[in-house]
Amino acid sequence: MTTDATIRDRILDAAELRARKGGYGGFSFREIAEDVGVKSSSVHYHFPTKADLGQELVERYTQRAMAYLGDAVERTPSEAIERVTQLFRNALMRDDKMCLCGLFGAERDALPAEVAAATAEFFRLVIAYLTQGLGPNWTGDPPAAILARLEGALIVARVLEDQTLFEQSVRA
Amino acid sequence: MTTDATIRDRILDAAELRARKGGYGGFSFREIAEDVGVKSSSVHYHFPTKADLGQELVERYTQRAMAYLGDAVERTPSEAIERVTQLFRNALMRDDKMCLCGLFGAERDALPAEVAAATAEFFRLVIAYLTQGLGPNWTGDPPAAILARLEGALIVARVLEDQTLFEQSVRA
DNA sequence: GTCTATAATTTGATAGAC
DNA sequence: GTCTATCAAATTATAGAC
Repeated sequence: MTTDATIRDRILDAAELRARKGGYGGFSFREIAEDVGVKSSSVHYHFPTKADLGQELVERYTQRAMAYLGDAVERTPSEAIERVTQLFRNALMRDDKMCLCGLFGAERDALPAEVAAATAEFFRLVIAYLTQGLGPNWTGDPPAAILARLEGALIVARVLEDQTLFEQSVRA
Repeated sequence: MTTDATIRDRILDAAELRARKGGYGGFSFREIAEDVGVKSSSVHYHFPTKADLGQELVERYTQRAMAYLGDAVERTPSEAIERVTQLFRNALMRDDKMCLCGLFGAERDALPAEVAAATAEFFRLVIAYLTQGLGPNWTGDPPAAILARLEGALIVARVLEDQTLFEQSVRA
């Protein structure tokens, strides 16, 4: 028996795809419903408001990202950096999409409070991962700087449609 | 006689303020019209479509940025970097807003083609400025990396509401 | 150049049948 | 849980008077 994705997950999948292209205003209940093959009222059944949907979207995205990063304790500094770098490289190369939280972060003044809060938590957790992975003797770029570089590198590479700019920005 | 801003400029001012908070979907003809004190049909008189408005918005933003940077030939490498850095610091500290093109860049998959093209031109021009200002003997971060760091630093500092993270990300 | 009026569409959201 | 039906509001955009 194959693991069937629940309707709920398929809604989140469709929403994530659209949100990573156009941001919080870039997806609507009706579009997502059509993507999934249900009616918009069914989407509202699972996620009463758009803020609910947005919040869960970011939380699932964050959980997946942290699961991909794994345990920072087990990494050397360069492994920790490479792991986070690969997370963002996947967004660019594999998904051809922005980082959901980078995009929401840029829009943060226009987000419902709970979505903005969930977005901030993503940044905090990635920074905490780097802080732990780099250890107390790290003298290179601080964790927030590494994260900033990666989010910015995604934007630059995608706007100029040149993936080598990502690698260029990432080598420090 | 004081220099009265034209209605056209005041429309662009209002649109820029809103676009730098919520992106391309974050401003509407009616909102801008109310900000300026006219009717939405008058906004359409000056900018027939939203894509027209978006494009001119980005072009004016780019012109102002390049005017602020001045002539790259007159700068040492560290002066060139500091000048670009100050451009972004102003967005954060003085305006408390995102860089318009950083936000539009993150949303680029959902932008009308002409707006996306104008946004790409901003990135090209800033990179060209840095390329010239740093000169052929520059061995530090490449221009695209410096720009990426600055756009990302804006996002991180704003999402976590900590301006020191901008300075932290900017010192390389 | 600005207005009134309006069109056509889309949006987030709800009520109630099944 | 999903549907039909509907709502009120907002959206981009246009026609035509002044």
